[in-house]
Amino acid sequence: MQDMKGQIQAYIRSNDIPEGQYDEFKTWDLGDIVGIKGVLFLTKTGELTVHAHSIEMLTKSLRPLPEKHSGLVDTEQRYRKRYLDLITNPDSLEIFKKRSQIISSIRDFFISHEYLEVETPMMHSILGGAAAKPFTTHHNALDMDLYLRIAPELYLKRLVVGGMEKVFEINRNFRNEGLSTKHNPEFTMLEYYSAYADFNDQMDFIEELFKSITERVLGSSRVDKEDISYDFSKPFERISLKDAVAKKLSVDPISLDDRNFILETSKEYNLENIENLSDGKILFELFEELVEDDLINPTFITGYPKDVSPLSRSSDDNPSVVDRFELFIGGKEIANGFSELNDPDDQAERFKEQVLQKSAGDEEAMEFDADYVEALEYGLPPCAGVGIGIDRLVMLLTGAQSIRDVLLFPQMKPKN
RNA sequence: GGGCCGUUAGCUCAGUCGGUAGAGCAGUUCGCUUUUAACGAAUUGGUCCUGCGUUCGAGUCGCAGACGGCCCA
Repeated sequence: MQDMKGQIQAYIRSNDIPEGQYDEFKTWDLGDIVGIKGVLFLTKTGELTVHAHSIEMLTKSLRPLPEKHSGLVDTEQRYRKRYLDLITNPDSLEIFKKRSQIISSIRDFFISHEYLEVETPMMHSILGGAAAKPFTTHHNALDMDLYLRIAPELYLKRLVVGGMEKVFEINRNFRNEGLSTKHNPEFTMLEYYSAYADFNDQMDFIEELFKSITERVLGSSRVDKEDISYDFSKPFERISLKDAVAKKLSVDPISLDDRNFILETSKEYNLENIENLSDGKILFELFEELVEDDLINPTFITGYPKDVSPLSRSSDDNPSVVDRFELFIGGKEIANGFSELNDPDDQAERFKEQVLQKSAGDEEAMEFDADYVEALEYGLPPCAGVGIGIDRLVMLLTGAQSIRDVLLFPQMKPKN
């Protein structure tokens, strides 16, 4: 017999249970849900066993369960019929137990740091908060199109304007992109904002958060995988995007200020359609092409170009970059955070730029959110926020190779 | 979107050169009653993913499609 906590053996002897029950027992099949009352004893070999005094069928299983030795192996069936995967594959159940523990430890961490958990709209009339293609839906009574949200960011910052100085939300985002081992159209995001903090504070805070989660969920701040291990008790490396690219190319970072140099370098690495991009965007593309996959140990990349960061505060010592970071672990982007842009005029300009890009054909550009700009006019305190992809975090901490292995019901095309 | 691979019994998988479709487990029947992957014996079970084609004959060869996996964009 097995339940969520494990397995135990029952010893059923016809003379020890009420008349007639043994005949009924003979009809039991693998997968039936049954109740057994009795006393515990140890067999000769030390196996804990229930000596049954009475037995009862609770739910009859009409279909045969997958064979129990090899379990359900077929990947497609495991995703389509997750219930069978959970019954037969203990490793799979274990991942989802861990996922639950990770999320509850995150929740506890934020609540113990005086954050308020909030829920903001999933249906947006204006597209914003991230660079992504949306899903569109329609509200009949209002007769208006709505987007499934691509990010909660602009609503959470409205709450900070309203005096909720520390807020967090763990909820679904929807992005209309292709599927892969790292992408599912709906995925879970943690976003949090803290007034009177900047992006440096948030990097420190993330280090604390990761230490806390791993210690609680894994019992150690070390994560050991097949060929690599991470130590979350140590500070993460911090390096600017430009320095990281320069280091990879073995050149002086100053040479990356030369447009001709970065254009030529990009062509060497077969980047296409870059002639009309800004210097910042080209540098960003070079980073994605050259550096990202190499960032195995936890690394904060800072100094993002302004024009790939329309919601971030400009850096005081270099107006072409913003006070932003992304955290990479195992070659994957795990977190994205920045000091928030709280100047309404600057924000309005950046939205205008986004609208231009959208009309120039950029399907991932944001729309002008006048209501958000108005909120900023009332005053957003200096603040910094972070987004962390929960599914990728679970992958990292469980060693799962595909996002579908950490989603109970990954998106699948219907058969027929 | 492109490339490669896969789809055979409820599950896990074989299937040779194109010649009557197989095993283990599950199920069923009988026997057995203290375990650690399922005790022993017998037995049932097929839209070989779909369609078209080649052939005397297709699970096997060809073409198209569906779904899935991995990689790339």
